[in-house]
Amino acid sequence: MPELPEVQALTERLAEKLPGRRIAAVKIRRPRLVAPDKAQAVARRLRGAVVQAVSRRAKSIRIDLDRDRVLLAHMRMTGHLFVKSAAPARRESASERSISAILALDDGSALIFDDSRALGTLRLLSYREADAKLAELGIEPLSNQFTPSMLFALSRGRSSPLKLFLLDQRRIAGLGNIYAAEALWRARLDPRRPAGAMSRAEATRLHRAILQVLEEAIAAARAAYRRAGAAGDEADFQAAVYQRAGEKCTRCGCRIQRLRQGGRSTFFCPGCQR
DNA sequence: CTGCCCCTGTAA
DNA sequence: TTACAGGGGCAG
Repeated sequence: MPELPEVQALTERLAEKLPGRRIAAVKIRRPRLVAPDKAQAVARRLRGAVVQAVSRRAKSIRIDLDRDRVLLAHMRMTGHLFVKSAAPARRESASERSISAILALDDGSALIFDDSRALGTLRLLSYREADAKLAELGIEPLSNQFTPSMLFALSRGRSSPLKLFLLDQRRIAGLGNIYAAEALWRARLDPRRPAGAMSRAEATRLHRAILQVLEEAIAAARAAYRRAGAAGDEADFQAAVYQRAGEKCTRCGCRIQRLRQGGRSTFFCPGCQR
């Protein structure tokens, strides 16, 4: 499931291919992708648009077009966005069933939004609308504004558990279930502890852990793209706790546990996460 | 704040 | 055959 690192690698890839391309034809196969009842209008408004730039904000991909049009893509759980080259399609490509949209480009290639669970979104907005939407998100963990002091300050007065604090996109934007759990393991912090109870030293540890996890995962996602040219998911990232309930912690040997927080599973080591 | 919903492939 | 996975939006 694409979190910030996978979206970053994907954005870099799209930024190499899309700028300058004109959208020649649009097929929205799953109307809810863009908005209920708006698929026709969106398709019409997209035709002829020229890509200016591609960037990432949290887990969203922003595709700036000309004439005050912006595409905001969110992959959610299973979304994949990729450019299919003009070369004759190889038969092995995934079933058409899961393809949500096809944007044919002027060089014969196509931007494909594939999404087996169909939870992803692709919104067509004005620049102002896109800016407003993205402004609701919190700090970018890879920006230089994200410092140990900033993380400490953000956590003050928060009674919610650390794990949920890290998942709250209005404070820190881009961490999902996997890397939140991994960062807490690296920082040796119990996901159940109230965020506001972190000491300054612990916040510093957590800050470092978040950056390490994200940077490793970005490197893994880039490598996956270079190798396969397609997937780029978290497969290459070696998770220490995520989906490893019952296995032994590589740091202390205790059994990794799973629990539910905010309706989602959290994996952690009760031995060394305090 | 909590919890339901969206959606469908996969695991039990 | 059913339960479950989960990010984000929104109702309560």
